[in-house]
Formats: sequence, C-alpha cells, structure tokens
Amino acid sequence: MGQESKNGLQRRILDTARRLLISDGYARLSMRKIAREIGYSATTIYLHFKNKDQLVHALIEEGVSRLHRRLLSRSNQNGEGVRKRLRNLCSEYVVFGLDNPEYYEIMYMLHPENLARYPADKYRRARKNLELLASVYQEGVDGNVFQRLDPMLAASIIWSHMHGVVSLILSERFDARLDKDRVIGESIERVIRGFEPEHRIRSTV
Amino acid sequence: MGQESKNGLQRRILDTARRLLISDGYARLSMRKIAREIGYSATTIYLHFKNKDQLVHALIEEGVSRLHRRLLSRSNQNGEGVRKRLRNLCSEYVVFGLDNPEYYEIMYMLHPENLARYPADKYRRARKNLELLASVYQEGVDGNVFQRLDPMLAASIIWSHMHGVVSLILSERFDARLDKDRVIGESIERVIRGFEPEHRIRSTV
DNA sequence: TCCGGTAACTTAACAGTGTTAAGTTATCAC
DNA sequence: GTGATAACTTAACACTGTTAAGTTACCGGA
Repeated sequence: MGQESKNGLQRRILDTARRLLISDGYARLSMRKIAREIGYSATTIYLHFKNKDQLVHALIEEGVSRLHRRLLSRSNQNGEGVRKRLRNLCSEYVVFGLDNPEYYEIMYMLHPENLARYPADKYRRARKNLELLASVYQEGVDGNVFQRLDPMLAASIIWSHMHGVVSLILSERFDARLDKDRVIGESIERVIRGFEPEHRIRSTV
Repeated sequence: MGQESKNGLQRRILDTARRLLISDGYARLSMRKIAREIGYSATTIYLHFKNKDQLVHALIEEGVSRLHRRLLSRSNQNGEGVRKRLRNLCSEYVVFGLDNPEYYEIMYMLHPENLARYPADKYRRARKNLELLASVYQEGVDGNVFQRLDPMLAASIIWSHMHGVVSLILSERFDARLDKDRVIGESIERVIRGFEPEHRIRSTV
C-alpha cells in the first residue's frame, strides 16, 4: 500500500506515543496501543524504531529539550544576582518535574535496563542541562558567592538533591501531611546554603 | 494433597521471592517464576497473597526493617557528637541503598500504581526510619547545632536529598566520569551545612 | 462404613505484553 | 512485462498477572 511517507509516519508514531505517554503514563504505553491509535499494525512501528526502547529514547530527548528551553529562559535573566539565578534554576527544574510527571519519569526515573545504552549523542544533549547549572555555579564561585568547587560536581549534587525532592513527590513517598511546597522551598534554600562560604553572616538569627 | 502447612508455604514463597528479587531484580520477578521455583503452580501463591502487590509489600516491609536495624545501630552510638551522628545516619542510608539496590528499588523507586495503597500499619513502620533522623535533628536543635525547624520537615528534606543521590546512582543517571564517593560525601556534608546556624565559623576558609 | 465439608492445590483460560519471521501488495525502473 | 523494493500485515513465540472452575485428599460425625 505505502500511503505514508517514511518520515510522516515516524512523526505520527512519535506524536501518538507522546500523547499516550502523557494521558495514560509510561506503564500503560504499549506498541500495540500506539499502532491501534494510528491505524496500523504493531509491527509497522518496528520499521521506524528499532524497538520500544528507541521510541522511548526519542521521547526522552523531547523531554530533555523541553526542560532545556525552560531552564534557559530562566538562566538568562540578567540583572538578577547569581544566588537568585541558581535558585530560579532549581525551582524551574522542580516545577518542570511536577508539571510533566510522565516526561520526568522516563527521563530520570526509569530503571536503566529499560532504556538500554542511551546513545552518546543524546546523552551529551542531556548533560547540557547540568552544564547550565554548572555555569551559574561557576559565576558564583568567581563572585565569591559560592565555595570553590568543581562546578560539574557541585551541579551534580544540586541536581541530585532536586531530583530527590521531585522523585519522592512523584512516587508519593512523602507523608501526606507534609507541606510539599514547604519541602521544595526549604530544599532549594538549604542546598544553596550548603555551598555558600562559611563566614557569611545574615541579618536574621 | 495439602502437604504444606499454610504458614510454612507462605514463608517459602516469601523466601523465594526475596531470593529472586535480589538475584534477578524486580523487573524479572514473576509469580510464575516464584511458583516454578518452589514446585507449585502459580495460582497457589494467590492462596497466600492477594496479589503480586501484596507480596511485594511484604518484601518492602522486610527492606524497611532491615534498614531500620542498620540505622538504629548507627544512631545509638553515644559519645559521638550530634553532627557526626546525623552524618553517620545519612551515610548508613546511602550505603544501604547501594548495597541493596533491589530492596531500595521496591521501597522507594517503584511507581505508586505498582504498589496500590500501601497499608497504613506498614506505612507507620516505614516512617520510623524518618523519625530516627528527626530525633537526631531535634537533639541538634536543642544543642544549638542545627537551626530550629520542624524536625520531621528537616528529616524529610535530608532524606529526600540522600534519596536523590542514591536513586541517581542506582538508575545510572550520573556522568560516568563523576566520582560517586565524592558526590556522596559532599552531599552529606552540604546537606548538614544547610541546616547549621548561620553564624558558625570554621577554621578553614 | 459412608457422607459431607473443607483445605490445598491444579488446569485452562482471558487479555494483555515486546518482538521476529514470513508473507502480501503496490509501485516503479528498465 | 519483469524484477526489485518499499510498506505493510498475519501468525506466532514466549512471556505476564489474575480468575473461575475443577480435582484430590483428608477429617469429623452419623
């Protein structure tokens, strides 16, 4: 029959996969369901994606660049102090995770054996988000706002702490009585405080 | 036939499930495989556990009490300062996660829809681990070592940061070049620093 | 000794999953 | 017209959790 151009169908598969991911969640995303939705047999998808992992990789990359756009728009706000810009980045990261739980899940919470060997070029793009954090941290080091430390190490630590908050909220492991916004806000403040020079004295307390 | 006493078989199921969980991981843990291993049909398991979720809940509870024993042994080390005891608790938590990745996964990383409504009594036991952290924090508040803050809030934040580190290591999201031990050590230090009073002055920088 | 009940267990089935091998059809270049 | 190729499908494999219905084996009471 051959009615669809190769790239057209590939895009339709991806669009449908994204829609189903967001509406039903990763656990219910199946090749057969995607196929049914676009009116093809399940095996057709395998003509455009090697397997389910590769399809999910494409969705992960979409999520990574969505997050990147949001972080970029926040980190470019000049005129703000370095500390505030780092705080904004952290806050934006958390908000992205809570706003896009399905994207967040496949990006950062899927078991590694579900996304076999994430390709190097995509991984490089994913790392740009971390580099955004690292560059702001480096600025802070230069301006004596943060302690001198390998910026990628510092960024990784800050990221992991934000990830802890987001993932525990998404996987519903926090006590229901806990004020999540409070946890988020305090987390961001405490993380940043942990990297500030020791001698800093604030007016309060 | 009825050769096994009810409780004996229940224990055998659980033992086998635990063994398979640890050796093959949660993703490959199946009712049929457990059954095959103990020489019964798969449906026999349903005479002792309502469904797979409930079986996993039992394993989660095992993990929770294993972790509890380890945290207890660390928090009871009197003679140590409060700061060091909090650090030891954090360190013990991380080590537990890295040493027992399969337990850790079902305890804190499984998607909530996979463990439908974790029963309240088990949840209470799980919270005791957090309370261990909280009580050490409260001691620190009393001794002016940590800032005054709702101890359960502080404990939740500290926990979430440790969870971030553990889960990103287990799900292999950190850059391979990153020194994980460094990340762990710095994370613990920075987290604690974030809760220390502002005016503290150290000898180094 | 026979009868009913029950506990322990099994088989068969449902509705799904990712994935591969083999088969079909339509179009296009020569 | 012929052969190649792209696009697509059907059937199958080996799994999954779970339920309904069926089968034994034993045990207390008449």
